[in-house]
Amino acid sequence: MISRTEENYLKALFNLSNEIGEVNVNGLSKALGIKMPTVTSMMKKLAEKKMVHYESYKPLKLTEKGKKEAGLIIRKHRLIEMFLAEKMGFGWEDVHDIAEQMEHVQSVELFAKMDELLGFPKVDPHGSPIPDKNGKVAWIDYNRLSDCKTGDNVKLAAVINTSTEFLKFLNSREMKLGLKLKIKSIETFDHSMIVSYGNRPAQALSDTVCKRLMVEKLK
Amino acid sequence: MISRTEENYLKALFNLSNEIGEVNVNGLSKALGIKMPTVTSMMKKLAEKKMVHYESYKPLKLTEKGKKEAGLIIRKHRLIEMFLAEKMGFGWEDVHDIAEQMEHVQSVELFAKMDELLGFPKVDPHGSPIPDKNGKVAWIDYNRLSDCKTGDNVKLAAVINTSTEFLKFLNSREMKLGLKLKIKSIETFDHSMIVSYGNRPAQALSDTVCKRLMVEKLK
DNA sequence: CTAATATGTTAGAATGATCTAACAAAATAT
DNA sequence: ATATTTTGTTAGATCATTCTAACATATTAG
Repeated sequence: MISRTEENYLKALFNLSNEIGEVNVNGLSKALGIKMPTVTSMMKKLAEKKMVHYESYKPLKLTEKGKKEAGLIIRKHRLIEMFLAEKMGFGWEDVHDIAEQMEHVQSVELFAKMDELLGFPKVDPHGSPIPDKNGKVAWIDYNRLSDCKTGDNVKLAAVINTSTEFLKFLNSREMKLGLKLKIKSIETFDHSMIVSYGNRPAQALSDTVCKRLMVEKLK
Repeated sequence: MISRTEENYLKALFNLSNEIGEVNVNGLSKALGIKMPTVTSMMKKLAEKKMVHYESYKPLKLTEKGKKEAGLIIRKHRLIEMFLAEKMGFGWEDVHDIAEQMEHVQSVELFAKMDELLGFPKVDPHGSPIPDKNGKVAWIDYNRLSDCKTGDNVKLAAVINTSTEFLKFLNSREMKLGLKLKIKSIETFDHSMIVSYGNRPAQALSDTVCKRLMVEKLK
């Protein structure tokens, strides 16, 4: 049996690995807001349970078993987010915190029902892929908006950071998934982009924002 | 702050008090499946938090504050049950276990939304009243079917025990809330009742079952 | 290449929730 | 009204999760 606490470590490790590649104790510690010695001992415990490969002073890595467990938790998290957004009328900026609490519910039926009522969705309200019933994630390779060039026409496919503040910022600019935008120009000194979309005047998006927006290039 | 564990004790104490009146350490211990010494120490802790009146060897009683907190948890529990049954298609026999896990979610918005989507229901799928936003319960005084007389025409208003087995038993007899039934006769030796309803042949209901069925008398 | 800084581990303590064993009080039965 | 049973408490242990303090290893900078 995996405790709620262990689930949180697995999920954080999974997400961090995908965001930054190599994860170390310090990184996981900061991501979870838990001190390093506690992380070290939990890593040892999870290593005994064959969920992580742990060796002193080496980067942390999930085993296949650990990846599967983490994937299943993230599946629940994303199904919940989708349900809250699609079936209950919550905005994409409000679903994360609730899903964070509900993801630990143990009920195969509840999540099967959500999945069914939602029509077996492939992505959550932020465009992140929903892992399948085996915890496997179908990675979709989008581009970061910040990596695009002047003149590119792109479609907003996903957002990386799901913090309420960031999503509220996007709301205030009427930006949502599926939005088509054109890159008018890029400032060389700070890498900010001047973009236009909808029938709004062209506006600047900082590099910080552009790095967090995943897009599909339109031909 | 009230921990999840404390919430479980408060809820159990609230429910037991309503079912059997005076609650003692032994009763609470059995209801929770937790040994007596653990219950004693939790009662002391909850007494310090002004949630229960605790005196050695005396019956356990919730304070007003404790009643309010317990009522709010039960409000969440029953709203969840109603949501699962009404909006997600679960049967009344399946909602309890899921609600038991979800009731600890802390999100005013989630429960406000459920309440709204359900149209501010007054009772849960088992006919139990949903406490208001202050945790207050509007008690409805139904009769136990077992207290009715031969010839009475009654309507099934609520079920007391919400165990899956009992509810599946009721399902198998096509019994649900709102069902009208007539008491044809009562066996003196075991107090079982012969009742008829719908277009089914008259059938016997044991006293155990009749004690768990709450009804409204029809004129 | 050493010194400074960042990262990681060990040891030991604290807290919350649980238990068992032993003792104490209250209720019940003979 | 005493003996027995049931109920309740105290004391002390265990386990999970967290912490701080001290020490150890890696990495980075001068």
